[in-house]
Amino acid sequence: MSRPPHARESVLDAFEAILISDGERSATMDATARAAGVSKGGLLYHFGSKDALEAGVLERLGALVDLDIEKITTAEEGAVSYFLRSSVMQNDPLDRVIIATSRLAQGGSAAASAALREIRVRWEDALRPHVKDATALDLVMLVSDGLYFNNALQGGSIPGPVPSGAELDALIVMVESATLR
Amino acid sequence: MSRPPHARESVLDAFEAILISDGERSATMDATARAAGVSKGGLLYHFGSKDALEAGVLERLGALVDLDIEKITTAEEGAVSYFLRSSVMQNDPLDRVIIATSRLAQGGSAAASAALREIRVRWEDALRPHVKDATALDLVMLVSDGLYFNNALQGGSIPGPVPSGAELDALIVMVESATLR
DNA sequence: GTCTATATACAGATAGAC
DNA sequence: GTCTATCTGTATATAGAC
Repeated sequence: MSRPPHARESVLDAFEAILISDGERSATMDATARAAGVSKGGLLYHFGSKDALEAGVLERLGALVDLDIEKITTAEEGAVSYFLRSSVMQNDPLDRVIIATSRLAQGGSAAASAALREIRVRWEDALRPHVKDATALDLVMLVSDGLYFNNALQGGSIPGPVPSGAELDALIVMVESATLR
Repeated sequence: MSRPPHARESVLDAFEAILISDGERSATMDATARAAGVSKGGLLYHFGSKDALEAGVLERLGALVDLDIEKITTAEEGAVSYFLRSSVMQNDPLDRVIIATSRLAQGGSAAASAALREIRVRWEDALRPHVKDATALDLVMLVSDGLYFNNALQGGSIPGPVPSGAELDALIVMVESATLR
């Protein structure tokens, strides 16, 4: 992979962006091609089918989760704090691909649903050593799911109910005091 | 409304059921008509457009949330406990219509997204007097969102990561001890 | 009220030129 | 590698018979 195909990546970027801002119904091959600045035929040279395009998103997801798991286990502020804080960040490449994947899952893609369940298991495995028991792990995971869910719901620019700043800090303190070993 | 039109309700039931089990992409007017045992033309007599069908779901949602808010504020086990426990129940008419609505929202329906945000605000208003501060309210809402999110993700029969039974009881105790005033 | 038949639009995908 | 043109399937919606 000395010179990754630029067009392929920009097609994936465009697909992801439409999924995030306009939803799964709008993320057609036609719209993706237009947003990426290629024709439908051009897109289909890089991704032979819609399934292949979705697989490209899932592949990107896997790679970014690998990096994230590493960051969780080594975070100075603590695994739980880092995990929750990163559950709300916007425009982070990982957040973007997760939201895009959850759109695909809601649209009916079984592969996307399976991928989301799989990364949830990987996160649980990474966090388990840092919390006091199984209930604490449930709590941390559900708060994170809630944060992502709200991010995923609010289309484009609607200000959602996701806490940020000092509100987020206070939430993290509360969760930590209930869950840390 | 002395005698509500039966066909209308069974069409809504069918639409809801397909949304829940097969996702938004599969919930076409054709599939809905077939599942409800009427023809496409028959369906379109009751609901003149797909938008009208979605509006029917949203109307049902509003009515069921009215009842739920009443139950939350009067629950013997406490508002927070009742709220979290009811966030995981399956086949409850309210749960069903919420999951159906979240499917519509993810499919791109702005009205469905707005309806979900609105009921979230109503729940917050109902719970606020029962928790110690704004952070506690965030925590309860996010755990509930997480429970619903996981319910919504898992298609039909896939056993998901949603806690139940004793695991759910322990989770509720943990959240209550962190949030009750 | 419910049906069949059909119009219209657009999705995903193929063929082949350049 | 990227394009245009086209095929096929399917979704929403309309028209009008019964």
